[in-house]
Amino acid sequence: MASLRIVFMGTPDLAAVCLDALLRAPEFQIIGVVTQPDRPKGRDLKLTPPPVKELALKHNLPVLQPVKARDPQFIEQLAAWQPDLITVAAFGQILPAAILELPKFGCLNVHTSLLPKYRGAAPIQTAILNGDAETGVTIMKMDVGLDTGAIVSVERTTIEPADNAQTLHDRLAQLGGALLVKTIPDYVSGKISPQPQPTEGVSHCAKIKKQDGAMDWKLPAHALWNRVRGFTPWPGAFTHFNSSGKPLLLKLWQVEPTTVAGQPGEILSADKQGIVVACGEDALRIQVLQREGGRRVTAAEFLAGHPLAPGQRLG
RNA sequence: CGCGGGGUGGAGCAGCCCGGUAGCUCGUCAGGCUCAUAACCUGAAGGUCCUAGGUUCAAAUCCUAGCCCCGCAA
Repeated sequence: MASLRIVFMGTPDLAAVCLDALLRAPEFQIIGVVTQPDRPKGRDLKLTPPPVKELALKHNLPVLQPVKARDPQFIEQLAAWQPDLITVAAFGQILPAAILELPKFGCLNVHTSLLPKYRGAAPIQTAILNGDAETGVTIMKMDVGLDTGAIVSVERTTIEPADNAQTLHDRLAQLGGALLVKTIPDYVSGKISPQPQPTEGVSHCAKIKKQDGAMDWKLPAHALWNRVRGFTPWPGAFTHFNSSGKPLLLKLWQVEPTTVAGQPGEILSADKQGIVVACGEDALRIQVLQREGGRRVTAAEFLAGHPLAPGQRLG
């Protein structure tokens, strides 16, 4: 196993956790890392290296950052590393066949859903948005399709009511890393043979856009509850409060459904227990929120400085 | 130089534009009321108004620089 030359491809935190798991396992030899180019980030729009790059540099691993994965020059460089296996986790670009066929053992991908459900960009958030009871990570042998490769191994986890996209992300990242470490040896030795994905139950998830975080109070409370959880920490579920002229942006970080009724967007009560807002069906109790320029605060703290009265509206 | 909001007793905010006794909601402490309570009443403690300069008789407030937090944007 030590002679197996592994290249890791990935970009965000999720990928960094998986890479970290591989680096901690002494039986693997990571010979190089591929990630996306540094991107402008943060308040100054400073060029910031992706998490995977930072981790790779810490371990003195060579790093490639192709703008396009199908760039022939990049593929040449990658080929020069002579990888036996490429592991991919949230890399963010489609890999051309030339790369998929490069290593002797092909490319393994860690995908954070129970394939063939939720192929595509935002499987973690989508699972929460849809109110699924369960999700997981799937390791597949990549083919030219989008997340259509044969399944090598799967690990499941329950989505708890307390979960949001952040907590679920963190858990799936850990599971994914561990599963990768466990799966690679069995896959390489032929103990596991990849099984084609079922043709039943295929679904795709769309990329999440900023505007998706807008709260439509006409929706049922349960759906909005899922949105708040699914959009935490990004892009954040948000609404507006018209205090004095200018609408104030409010982000909602923690809410729970409750069974009272009223006009959608109407504040039904506001006290230490939270701010209860009527939805299209039932209502939501806001427990943790944040206004522009402010930090995250509990409803009680928020109310201490922003008196809200029943009858006022959010939206 | 991407745009913008903010740093005021322990918490969340007002006051700043139009300089002149530091205010609100809560928390804390003490007492009262109550069968009882995260309820109610009374009282008290607690603040270098981010930092450093400047203007002024006088700066939380105006000017300059710096540090920190946050929203937009990614």
